[in-house]
Amino acid sequence: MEQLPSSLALLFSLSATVGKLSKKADRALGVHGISLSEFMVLHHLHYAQNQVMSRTELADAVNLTASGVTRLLIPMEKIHLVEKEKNNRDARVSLVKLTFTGRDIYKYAFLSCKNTFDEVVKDISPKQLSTVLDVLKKLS
Amino acid sequence: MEQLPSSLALLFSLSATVGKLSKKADRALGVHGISLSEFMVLHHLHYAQNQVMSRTELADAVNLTASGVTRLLIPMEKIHLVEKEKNNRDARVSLVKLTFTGRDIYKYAFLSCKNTFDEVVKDISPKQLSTVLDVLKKLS
DNA sequence: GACAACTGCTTGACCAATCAAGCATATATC
DNA sequence: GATATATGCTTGATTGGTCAAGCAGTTGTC
Repeated sequence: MEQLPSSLALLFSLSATVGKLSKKADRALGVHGISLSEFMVLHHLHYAQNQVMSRTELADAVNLTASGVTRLLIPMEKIHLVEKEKNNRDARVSLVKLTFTGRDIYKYAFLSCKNTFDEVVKDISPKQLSTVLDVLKKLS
Repeated sequence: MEQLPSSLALLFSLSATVGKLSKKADRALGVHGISLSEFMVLHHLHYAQNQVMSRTELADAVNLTASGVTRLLIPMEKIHLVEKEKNNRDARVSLVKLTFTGRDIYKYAFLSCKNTFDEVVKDISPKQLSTVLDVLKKLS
């Protein structure tokens, strides 16, 4: 079709693929009433020490700005997936803690998402998959 | 860090990587006064028959909705990167044509973008790169 | 040739995220 | 211990996109 240098082909392909896969993830997660970003928040909290993180750590983890995180968490606090907690050592930081409800929703959402994406990668060999993961790591 | 199934690791990695690379592209392209989406529009037009495409073709190519394309093109028409053209066979379709200015900007923008991304992929072997491109194609 | 159904595009309302600015707190320097 | 600088977070304004609805034009069917 076009003689595109592979570095740019990579950029184009990546953004097309992510567009499609995020939509797929959103559909899978919509059943549980959460978006992909919200799922990623739950995920990182789930594996954090005491299931608590600061908002900046979270911003890093989900690749959002601090203000993005603030706004993402507002509805999540409202429906009690996460709750605020103070940091006694530093009054500037506002910690985010996974609630029991949040943990529950995470588990079910995780399964839906895993099923969906296991299906997505079923024609990719483990070796190829691990190459891709390696390369993505280098690119980040 | 976490025992994440590789299908989900792929999703997370992809979205992190794309987030970072799009920002990088936007910075590189900002010099030329255009965004990554606008660059992609110019690119697809450049390689189209007569440098003309319909808005729905464009929407497909850049992975946007029809309305997204309508809105993206408004400023591009204003600064004369592209222009409207009628389709005599079908009065519903509004064709988009690359102008000389648009073609010029595309060429310079292309070089900036290529330099940036050649640098990005310099530590990835051609073989790995082609595996990644293959896999991305399968995923789309 | 009229009518139904479909297609291409635009518009209004909305949403998710950004950026720049600001506030509160912490830390370092003198 | 006062002052400057840096950090964590929130807010208002803006951007870039979606979705649902609608309009204009086209196609198929009777």
